[in-house]
Amino acid sequence: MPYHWIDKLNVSNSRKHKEDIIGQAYSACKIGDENACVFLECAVLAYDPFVSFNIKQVPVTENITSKENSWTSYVIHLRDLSNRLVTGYAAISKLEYLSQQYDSTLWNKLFRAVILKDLRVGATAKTFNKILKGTKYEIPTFECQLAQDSKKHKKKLTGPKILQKKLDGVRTLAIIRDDLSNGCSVELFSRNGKPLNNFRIIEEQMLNICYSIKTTEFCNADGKLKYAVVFDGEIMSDNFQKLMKQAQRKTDVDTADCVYNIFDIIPLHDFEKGLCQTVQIERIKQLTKINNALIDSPAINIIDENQSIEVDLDLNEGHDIMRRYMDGTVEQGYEGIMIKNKHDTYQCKRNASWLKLKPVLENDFTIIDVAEGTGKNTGKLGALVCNADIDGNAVVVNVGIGFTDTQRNDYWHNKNELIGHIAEIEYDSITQNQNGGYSLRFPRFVRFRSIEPGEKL
DNA sequence: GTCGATCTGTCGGTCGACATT
DNA sequence: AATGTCGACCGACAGATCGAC
Repeated sequence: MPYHWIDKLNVSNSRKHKEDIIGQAYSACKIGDENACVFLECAVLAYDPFVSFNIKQVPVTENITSKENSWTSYVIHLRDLSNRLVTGYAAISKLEYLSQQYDSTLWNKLFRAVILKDLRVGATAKTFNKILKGTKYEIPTFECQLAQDSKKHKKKLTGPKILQKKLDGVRTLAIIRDDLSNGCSVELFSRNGKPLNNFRIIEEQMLNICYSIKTTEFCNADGKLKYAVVFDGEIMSDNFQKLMKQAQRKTDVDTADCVYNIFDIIPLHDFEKGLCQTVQIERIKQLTKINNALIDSPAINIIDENQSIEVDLDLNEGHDIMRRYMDGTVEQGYEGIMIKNKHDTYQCKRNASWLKLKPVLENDFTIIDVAEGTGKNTGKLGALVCNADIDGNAVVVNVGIGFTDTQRNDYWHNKNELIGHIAEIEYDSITQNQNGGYSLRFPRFVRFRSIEPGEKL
């Protein structure tokens, strides 16, 4: 049965082991083992980020055996879910019926897990693709360069750096292609590769890039692009929540005030490969050239050399400049700063080439309730529910991050004694939702004020 | 043996789309 | 009209594995 491969993966936590099993499944599938092929197709369905099934209430069954276990029927129903041909109660009752048509072990371990988009085998798209890249079972991915937190990589704060403002918006990759009929075409994507379709003005003005780019090495003498180009940046509005109201909506879209702040440029073939050898400062210089030739395009802001600061963090002076830049930038209302390695390549992954630096806020909160966790935190603490008065605002927040496994266990087993205790909570900012309620952005637990570290409750 | 890179899994707020009450 | 579920965006942090030193 295909679920046997799930069992095999769970024999060990070792990633080498999981890679080995995935390789075995692929070999078995290649020589005609249908179960192995079904398992691999399930892995693709479960971890393809462009497929969602729009339902999480998937029934668990018991003691069903000796069913026909039709793969074809299963796939048809999955397609109906992902296309939203079956939704709401119709979807729930459809799954109620469907779950009865399969042996319980197969349904619970594999088919149900696929719909939940989580096989629970300690492997996701990255591990599967490590083995299955280039095969028909390669899982689609979309990756761009991501930053690490400078506070966790203090040793990396050395050498020549480029400082820029950290922009609080939606990360946006724009792919510019030569288009024989129109001159150029542009497509916008989120950092997860989901199309962004609500930014018509930005798309139109991105076409102006096609004229200005003629002054660069990206074009031939005839002004045609040598190859497709990816621009990397951040779409911004007045604030993050205002932007998010518009980014995904389907009707009454108003993104007239949105600006696409471009901070990087990569040839598409390099982007797809995951590596552009042109170093950061050279890429920024390419942006400067394009910016200098760009006709009036108010929805585009190119963060070129003029909006970048070079510092040497091997010198005290460099750290002083960085501190002042950070303070001034936050003062202006920005989220923080980006610290980029001057001579690093662009790699489509999270690494220390880009570091972020943001202020951390902290406040004491009173525990008013506790919430149980899920998955590996079942029977343990999931989150503390707590409140505080901050600047006269009643802030209520769930805090579910920052606990060790031991703390989750201890705190849950003494949950009644937690109520009323004071906890130190770190966060990025205070938020206010549309109902007027105050909460926190990125809350994390630091410690209890009223309990000594290590003290048993 | 230690450290850093990598990967997985857990948790947060907020918004709109969609379905149900 | 109000409520609940789901997926999208923004993430932070803990723990495990593995290879380099």
